[in-house]
Amino acid sequence: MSVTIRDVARASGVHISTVSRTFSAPHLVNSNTRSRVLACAEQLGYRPNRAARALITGRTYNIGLIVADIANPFFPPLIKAAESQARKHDHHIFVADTNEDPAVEEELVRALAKQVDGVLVVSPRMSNALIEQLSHEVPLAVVNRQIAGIPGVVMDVAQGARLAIEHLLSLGHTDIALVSGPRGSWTSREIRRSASAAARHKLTVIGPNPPTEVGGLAVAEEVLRAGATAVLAYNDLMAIGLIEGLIAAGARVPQDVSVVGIDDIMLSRLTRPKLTTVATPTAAAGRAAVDMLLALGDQQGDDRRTTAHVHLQTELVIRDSTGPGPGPHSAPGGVAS
Amino acid sequence: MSVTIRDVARASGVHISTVSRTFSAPHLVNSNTRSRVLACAEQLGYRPNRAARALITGRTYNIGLIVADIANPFFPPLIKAAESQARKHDHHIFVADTNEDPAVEEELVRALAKQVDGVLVVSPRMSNALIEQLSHEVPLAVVNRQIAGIPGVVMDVAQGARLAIEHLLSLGHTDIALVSGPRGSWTSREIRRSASAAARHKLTVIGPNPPTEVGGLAVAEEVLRAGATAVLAYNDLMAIGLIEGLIAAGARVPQDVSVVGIDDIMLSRLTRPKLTTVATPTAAAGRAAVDMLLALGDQQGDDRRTTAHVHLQTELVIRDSTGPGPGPHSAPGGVAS
DNA sequence: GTGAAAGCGCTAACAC
DNA sequence: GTGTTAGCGCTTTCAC
Repeated sequence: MSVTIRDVARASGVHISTVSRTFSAPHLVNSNTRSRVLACAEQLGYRPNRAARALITGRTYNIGLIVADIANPFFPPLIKAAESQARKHDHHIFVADTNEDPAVEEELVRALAKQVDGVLVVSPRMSNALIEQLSHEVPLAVVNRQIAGIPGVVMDVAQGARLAIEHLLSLGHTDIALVSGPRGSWTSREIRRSASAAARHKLTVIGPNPPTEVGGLAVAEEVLRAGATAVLAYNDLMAIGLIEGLIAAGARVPQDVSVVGIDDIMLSRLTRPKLTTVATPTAAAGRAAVDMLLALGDQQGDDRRTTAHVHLQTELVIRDSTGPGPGPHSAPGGVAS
Repeated sequence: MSVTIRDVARASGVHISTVSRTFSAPHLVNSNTRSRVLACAEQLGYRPNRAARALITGRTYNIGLIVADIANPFFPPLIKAAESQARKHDHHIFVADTNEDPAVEEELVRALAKQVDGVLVVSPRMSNALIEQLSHEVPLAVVNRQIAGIPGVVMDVAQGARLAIEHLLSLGHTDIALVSGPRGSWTSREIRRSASAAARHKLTVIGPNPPTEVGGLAVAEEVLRAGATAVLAYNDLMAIGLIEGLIAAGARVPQDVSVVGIDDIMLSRLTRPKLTTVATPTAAAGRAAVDMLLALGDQQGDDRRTTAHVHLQTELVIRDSTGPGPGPHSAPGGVAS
């Protein structure tokens, strides 16, 4: 039904292998022949069948991108950047959604393995050991997880969390809550580790929670019960949900409770109060991860070089959801200075 | 490198064709043999190579999804629903982003054609004629465009736009502006057509514009210059940008200008003022479109049945960005009743 | 119910 | 520089 290499060969009066070479190794073909073949191909609307080609070469020119939740606003900019970068290198991308389920992650990696040159797993929920194992079945890179021997790009949320906590401390907050993310999230553990280290006072950890608006909303009461005057949330979506919940419960943000998110998704500039948050470079991460994956494929068979790791800086963006806390200077009966 | 049908055949002491049948036509194989083969396959970690299979059967179990902008919040819920529905039918999906460029759309459809069972083009920007032509090269369905002979699902934005305009009229607005969307958008034309018909008074059309927050922000001045007291925007993102622009220009929303969006993206509930908008069922559209595409593939070779069209209802969601206009009842010097 | 053989569209030695 | 041949992993006649 579709036009094949054979049709082009017939039309241009050469053998199919010459047509093949015209497309896969043009320099090996006489320039006259080449233009004739090209002309015929063009006219017939011939397009090489990549799947057939891959059967021989082993290169599919596809990559797999596995994310926890396409509709979570954190991911689309990353997906877009990855797709764009992939296409720059003439690759197409499969996108798959795991719904935060580690079992689905594993299944998807295996299901895609044969059709791709590599798989990118973003914010994986599965264990390091499993990732390690899967990386033997298919070239694999990871975003938001640091694993020895597995190429990956991480955003430095530890640094970001530290900045966020320091910001809250400097505002005079002493009772800080950390609303953590989903079980299995490396990012969530990093945030917790770093925030705990940075908080000189009490740090109440609430979680794990689903990384969604609803997840944030659901813990509002608990935050208030804990007596926290400031909160660092696992991501912006949760922070926004939390703010909704706090307001619904009668608390004002930031007058009664300060809230900091992480990611700086588009939403964060647009909600009221505008969210103070830690900006993570998601588009850059998507691009870097694709580059990494493609590089992995190129060094085929080499004695494995030192696996690359990319570390991206994060940045605190102070907006309107954080304000002064009941610190030493504002204690009841304090001196007006 | 990878385990093939041949390895399984060797391990289970049968011919490769028996292994093949075990996976593609299990009923043709003796149940004892079958379980033996299955056991060996399992143990070796065998997975059929879909690309190789497709070479013969013509079915890839992949579908292509082409959208204008992955990072535009309108699309992710649709992509997620489509992916989920596709996977229910054991299909994987390629996602590609055209950056609103019709030429890229065309190129992507052709580039993906050989690797998929069908392509879904969402909110296409290319011409009907081109879509028609492409549909001969690969099974194709369309979202947000009505074309005779091409299966598609549309959201009834005409109905939505009418409801929105009627809502504004009932609030007493007489000078209404329509901020239209990108050139080539069927949805934008539909909205314009329907809004024009519904508006009994002046309707100032501003556009075409890029369907983004910036696109909305950019026309704020023009809206004010036009003297409009109410605006219907092509989508929520533009409406939100527009509101930002209006506020920056010193106008209050909804006191001075009412704004209605279209789509009801997640953001719309979270910005302040909360956006009045026309809710479009994007997830349902994604699912329906995938079903349609898969059905297309199944009726292979049939004398083409009447092509299906799905029409999804929309709904006006009244929130806080619309309010009373300077209608008859609120004219200066009017009677306090 | 199973094996043998041909072939999907293409590439990659190898001759000439 | 081009044709010949084998074969990637798999399905699908066709015998038996």
